Amino acid sequence: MTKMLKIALPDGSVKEMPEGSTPADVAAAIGPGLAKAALAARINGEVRDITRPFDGDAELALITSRDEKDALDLVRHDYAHILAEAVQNLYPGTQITFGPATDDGFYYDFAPTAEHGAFTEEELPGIEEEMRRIISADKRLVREVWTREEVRGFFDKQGEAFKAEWVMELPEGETITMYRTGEGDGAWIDLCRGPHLASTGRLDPNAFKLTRVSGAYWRGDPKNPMLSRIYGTAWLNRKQLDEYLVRLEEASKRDHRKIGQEMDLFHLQAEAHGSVFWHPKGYRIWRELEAYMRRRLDAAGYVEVKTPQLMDARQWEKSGHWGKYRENMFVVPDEIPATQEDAPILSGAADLMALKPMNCPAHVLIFKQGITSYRDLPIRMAEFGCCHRNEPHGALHGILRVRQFTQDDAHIFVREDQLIDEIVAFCDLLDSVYKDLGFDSYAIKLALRPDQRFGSDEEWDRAEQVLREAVAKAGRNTSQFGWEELPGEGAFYAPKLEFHLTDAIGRTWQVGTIQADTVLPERLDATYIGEDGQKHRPVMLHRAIIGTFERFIGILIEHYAGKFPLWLAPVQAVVATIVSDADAYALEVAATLAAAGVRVETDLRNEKINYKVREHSLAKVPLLLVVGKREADEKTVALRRLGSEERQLLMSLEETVAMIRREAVPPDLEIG
RNA sequence: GCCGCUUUAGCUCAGCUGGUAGAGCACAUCAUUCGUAAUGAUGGGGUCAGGUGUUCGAGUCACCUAAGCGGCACCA
Repeated sequence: MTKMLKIALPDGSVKEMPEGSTPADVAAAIGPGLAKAALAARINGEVRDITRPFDGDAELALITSRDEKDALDLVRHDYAHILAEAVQNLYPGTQITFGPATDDGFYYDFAPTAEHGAFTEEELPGIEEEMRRIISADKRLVREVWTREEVRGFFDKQGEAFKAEWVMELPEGETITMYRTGEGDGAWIDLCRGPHLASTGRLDPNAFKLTRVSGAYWRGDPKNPMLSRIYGTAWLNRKQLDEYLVRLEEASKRDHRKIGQEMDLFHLQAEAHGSVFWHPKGYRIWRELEAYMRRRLDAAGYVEVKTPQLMDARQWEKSGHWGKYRENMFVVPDEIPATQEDAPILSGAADLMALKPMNCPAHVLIFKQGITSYRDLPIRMAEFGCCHRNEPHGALHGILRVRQFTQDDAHIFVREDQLIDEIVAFCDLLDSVYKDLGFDSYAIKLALRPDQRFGSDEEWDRAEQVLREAVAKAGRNTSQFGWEELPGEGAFYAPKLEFHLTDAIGRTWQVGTIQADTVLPERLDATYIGEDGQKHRPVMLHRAIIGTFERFIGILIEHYAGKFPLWLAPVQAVVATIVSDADAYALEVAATLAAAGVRVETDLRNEKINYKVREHSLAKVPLLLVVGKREADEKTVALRRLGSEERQLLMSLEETVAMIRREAVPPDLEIG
């Protein structure tokens, strides 16, 4: 007698199905429409193949394309398999490795044959075509449970060294599954956890696109061979794909490098690669941002200092940077060598100095001057510190990752009992600053102890726990509640809380950070006198909110697409004339605005007003004040706002000045 | 640093299989004084990233170097 299984459905009903039946059978029993739409099954919360038989009574939810997130993950993983099969069909001898779904598609890492070498973008259209062929062949995808030895033997025979290596490292006792695409001799088999759709024909052959190629180390380790990665983007249908491609194109128009050039904000050039040439307009944004941050720090009880660019190498040795960070430091001889033979670097005889890669040791040196009482703590020592780091060339990226940068750095020296409150106060300040600057959401990450580190495990346990506790506490009064933990990514002296913002195309960049450090005060022997009259070690909080001006302004440019809020806009208003008869009045308007502190320019050129409107709109000037004969006679201006649909506003000069002054107030100075 | 691609006028780009550099915008001059996203005409502007080689001849082919772009790794 066939045993019947109880299958509970999301609507509360229960279906009786014979043992050995599958979610696909349930879908078919409910109706042909659902059978067609169902892509996979959620069994007791776990996503599985729709053709995989039930193991017993179960709660079943069928996944259709309406469950977009789940459906996309499944579909993208399927595309990755089809990509791998297509590549092996076209390039026999290419070895397969891994191919997961990503946020917008999928990739697959291959080990190409020595004769072929890495894949190039030129080869992508041919591979796409082969993928479409596999999709239209509508091959079944079947899950099979193999033993480790069977898998090993299979891949050894196929010459798949990477897969054979990997299967031997899967945890003992884990069910090992292989997925077979197609039947008989033509079947293509990959080691895979699954799940997958029932057949390749369930995919839309026009909903994917191979986008780029890249190198990637086998298992992420530079000591391993470099594989050839092919990326694709994939969606549920053609419409979604097209929308995505349009979105990407739109986003690329917000690229800070492009806008930086269009708006004449900054430039980069090979002679100083990795360092920014700030033009007047770009530096205006910097100055406004710096003035804003300085006011916020002043109000939050910080004291500002300025410390040397160059310090003796021995000081960096004491701080531990020389040992851990030498490769990334710019080192200079203390004296100019007269001849090549005298070069101290070559002889090793003379003193070396290094450009500071960070400000912390210098701040400790200031802290150590004189005697500090427990009553003086916390001391919040801030510096807009210019640092140099010799970054790997491949890491540089516009002004988001550079070799010379200025941090809004500060080090807070605290007693243990003040630690949590200080971190919470910092999180609150950071949240308020980000909101002022237009960022309502940001990602929080907690980077934990790295393999290479100073300090005892007990110190690290405590430091990590303090950050966890503080961020949880701060979460109660900020918009952010969750954070992600990143094992192994902390600094060598302390775990880090990281605050990330997102660029135009969705890459995230660390901006803010706070780190609770007990190592550096120890190494540099920083002490305060406690209530007991004895010396104690302060804890040192390394912290930054905007991180670096370079990166933050880059992100700001992309965030606002160059259309800055009035208080940050490099040029706030342009007075443009319609006829030259209005020139004198235009100059008067500009002078009045300038006297009121408005950043204003005039455009008296002999050009049509259409031309001027277009040009200043493209230059993203927030306010355009048009004056012609009428305005000159009546002492008014015609105000046109950037991006505004409404018609221009006719106002008296006096009203205009008052309004602009009111609107240009930085967010921290607004009244009420 | 690693993999792939790119580098031509101030900017954006064209230049087929090697035969001696071109457009639009910008800039300058002249004309035009015009009411909310491009007025017209004329003109100037390039060691084709740098180097080496192949060739009668290289922007075009090969190699090296540098920088940029997309990833990987790195990011104290």
